[in-house]
Amino acid sequence: MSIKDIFPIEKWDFKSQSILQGLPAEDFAMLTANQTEQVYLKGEVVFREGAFPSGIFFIKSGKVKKYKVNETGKEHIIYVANTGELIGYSSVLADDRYTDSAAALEKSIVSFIPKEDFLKTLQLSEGLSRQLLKTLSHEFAVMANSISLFSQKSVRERTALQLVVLREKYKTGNAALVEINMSRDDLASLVGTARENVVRVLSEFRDKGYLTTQGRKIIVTDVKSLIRIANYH
Amino acid sequence: MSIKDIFPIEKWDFKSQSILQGLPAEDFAMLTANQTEQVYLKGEVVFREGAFPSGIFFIKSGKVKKYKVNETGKEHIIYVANTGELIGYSSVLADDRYTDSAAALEKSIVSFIPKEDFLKTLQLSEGLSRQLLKTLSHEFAVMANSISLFSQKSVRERTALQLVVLREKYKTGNAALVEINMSRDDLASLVGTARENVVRVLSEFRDKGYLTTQGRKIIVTDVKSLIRIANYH
DNA sequence: TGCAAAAAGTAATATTTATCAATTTATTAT
DNA sequence: ATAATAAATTGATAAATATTACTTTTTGCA
Repeated sequence: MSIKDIFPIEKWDFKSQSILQGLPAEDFAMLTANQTEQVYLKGEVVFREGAFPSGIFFIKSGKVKKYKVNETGKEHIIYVANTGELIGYSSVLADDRYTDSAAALEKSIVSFIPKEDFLKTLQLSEGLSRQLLKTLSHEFAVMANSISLFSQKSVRERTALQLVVLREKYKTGNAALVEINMSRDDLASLVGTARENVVRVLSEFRDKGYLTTQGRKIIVTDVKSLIRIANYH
Repeated sequence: MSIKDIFPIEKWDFKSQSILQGLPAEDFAMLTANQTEQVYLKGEVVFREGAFPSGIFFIKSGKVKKYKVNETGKEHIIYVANTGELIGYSSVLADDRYTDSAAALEKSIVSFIPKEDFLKTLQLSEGLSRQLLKTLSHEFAVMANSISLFSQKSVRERTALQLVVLREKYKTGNAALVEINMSRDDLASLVGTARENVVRVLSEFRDKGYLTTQGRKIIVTDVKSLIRIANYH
């Protein structure tokens, strides 16, 4: 049984993988002609809010958090981008500065595609343009869901939901044992609350047998209960 | 002095007006060839979350709220679309059901453009495609700002901010006297809190001289103080 | 115009969430 | 392996927000 049968994971996932997947080989070659690859260690910043974009980024491996920092320096994670996803492109398309920052959540390999190549390919490739419209529209829907989440759900419900979503993102070969390896600070910043509150909710879930922890790692053992708490009927 | 000098209004406004404004006359004609006009009275639903889109909507006059309804029937307003804006198009582009509902906030004239005409024009018009990508990217940034707003600001700060934004949307000829004519329930649903809380904050702002009320109408008299409270430096 | 219904406003209280202050446990570098 | 450092956890309390119950005002309509 797939998660899709019991939880609408697509409401919380950007699916930007499909942007490049559907691209004709010729267009893909043009797009990636001048790409440069770089390794980002955990915590290293890929781009920063307010900077002028000089290109877009493709995550070859690893995970990257997209976040905003408020006046007091507190950060808030908007989205966790996974291997295969494209980031930074909407700022290039809007012809605006980056509207959020991006940093590696774990050691990640990211390739940089210059703005000029991206825009040139966009002009020549009918498919890229159509695919971008589709993906952006979907991302828009995901953001709307996130807003509802914040305005209508409690910290406990939001934590349950994010654990279900993160479990999908941290899946590797062995789907039965997914280790969510994320600091409590990052998790709190994703849920949108203080670290202490997330820790308390995790303790409750552990006591009830919905998950186990190994150091910082979280292993969800009862997804269905978490889905029920997140209130997705 | 314009509001833009003291407040980043573009962070909270979709600017979807520009989609049709920049369109060549020929493309515009193709797009609107089969449009049909309809009057929606206050509260009437334009489209409903979960329905399959059969087209897109252009607001000729009036204001339309975009909202989601949760399991308990409570509604949450995601965005207030104004005269000149296009709505419902991202669901058509994503090839998905409507991900939110839309209803008139006041008597509004809305024209319906069939999906087929929209998609046909999109295929033939280089400009429409580019403009949609730009606008969608901007809308995405607005949504990201909204998420931050919810996760990092108090009800008081959010109310102040929404009043500043609404004041711009309710501007007509006389910019000095802008009447925000919105029910407390809708305002609460936009701020993301209970009606009682919004009423309390409004009372405080009235006592401090930042606004006056005439029945349900709100007249902001001191925008700068509201901007300061909303914490935009 | 005046009456009924709906909406707005107020107050008291309950609940949730944030903050502060520790202690315990894990991780990293030597 | 061990010490030093960072992160996670727990508990107590403060602050913010939600809920309940009610009164007053406004609005729409007979």
